[in-house]
Amino acid sequence: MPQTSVEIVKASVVLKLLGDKTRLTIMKLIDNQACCVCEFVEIFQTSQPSISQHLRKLKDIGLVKEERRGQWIFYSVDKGNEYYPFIKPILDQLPNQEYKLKELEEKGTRISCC
Amino acid sequence: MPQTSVEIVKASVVLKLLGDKTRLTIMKLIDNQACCVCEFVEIFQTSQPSISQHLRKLKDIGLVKEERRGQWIFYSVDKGNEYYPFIKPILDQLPNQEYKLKELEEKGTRISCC
DNA sequence: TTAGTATATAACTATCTACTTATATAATCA
DNA sequence: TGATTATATAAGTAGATAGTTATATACTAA
Repeated sequence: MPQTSVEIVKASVVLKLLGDKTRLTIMKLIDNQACCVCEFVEIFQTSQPSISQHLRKLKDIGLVKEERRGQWIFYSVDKGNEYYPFIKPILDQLPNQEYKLKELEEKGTRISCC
Repeated sequence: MPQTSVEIVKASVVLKLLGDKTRLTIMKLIDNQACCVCEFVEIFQTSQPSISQHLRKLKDIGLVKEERRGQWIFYSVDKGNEYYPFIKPILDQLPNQEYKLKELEEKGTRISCC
C-alpha cells in the first residue's frame, strides 16, 4: 500500500500547530469524542479566550470541526480532513488523555454541559 | 504489538521543532543520508549561521547527530534517539527531498565537499 | 423582553523565534 | 607559520505567538 504524501510546507504548518502542548492535548482528547469549550477551560486551568483561540487555529486549517448543541459548542477531530491520515500516527503514539476528564468528575468541577 | 508512547509535553516540543519548513526538510533529507552544512546553505538559499542554528536545535534534543570529516561536519538523523519511532511515521509521509540535491548538481553549485 | 450563560473576537502586550551581522573556533593547505 | 575554508556562537532585531482584558454575539430560560 503506497504511503500517502503531504507537501512539506503544509506538513510543517500542521506540525507547528500540533507543537503546542495545549493544542496537542486537545487533539488527543477529541480524537475519539467531542468536548465542549468549558471542559477545556477547566482541564487546562486557563482563560476561555485562550482556549477559543487555540480551537480557532485548529479549525482554520480544518483539523477540528464544531457542532453547536444549544448554547454549547462541541469540538471533535475532523477525520475527513486531508491531513488526518498524516496526524493519525502522531495521535496514536500519545498517551490517552481521558484521565483529565475523569479528574474533573472526581473534583466535581466537570461542568453541567458535558 | 503495543504502540510506543511519548509523554505529551515532550511530544509537543518535538513537533514544534519539526514545525518549521527548513528543519522539517532537513530531517527528511538526512533520514537516509548524511549531508554537510554547506549543502543546506545552498539548498535553502539562506545564511550559514541560520542553518547552524537550526541544526543546533535539532541536535540539542538528540534528533540529529554530527560527524566531523576533516573540515566538514556531516549531519544525519540519529535513529537511536528515543523520539525516532515517534517521528518516523511523519517523515515517511513526506515527499522525498533528494531532488534538491540533484538540482544543486545540475546547477553546478553543489560544493566540493559533498 | 430581560437576565444569565457560553463562546468568539478585538486589542494589547510580553515572550519567543528566526533571522541578520559580526566574530570566534577549528581544520586544511601553501 | 599565515591564509583560507567550514562551522559555531554571540548579540541584536523584526515579526510571530500565546496569553491577557474587554467586549460582542448567540443561545436559553424566566
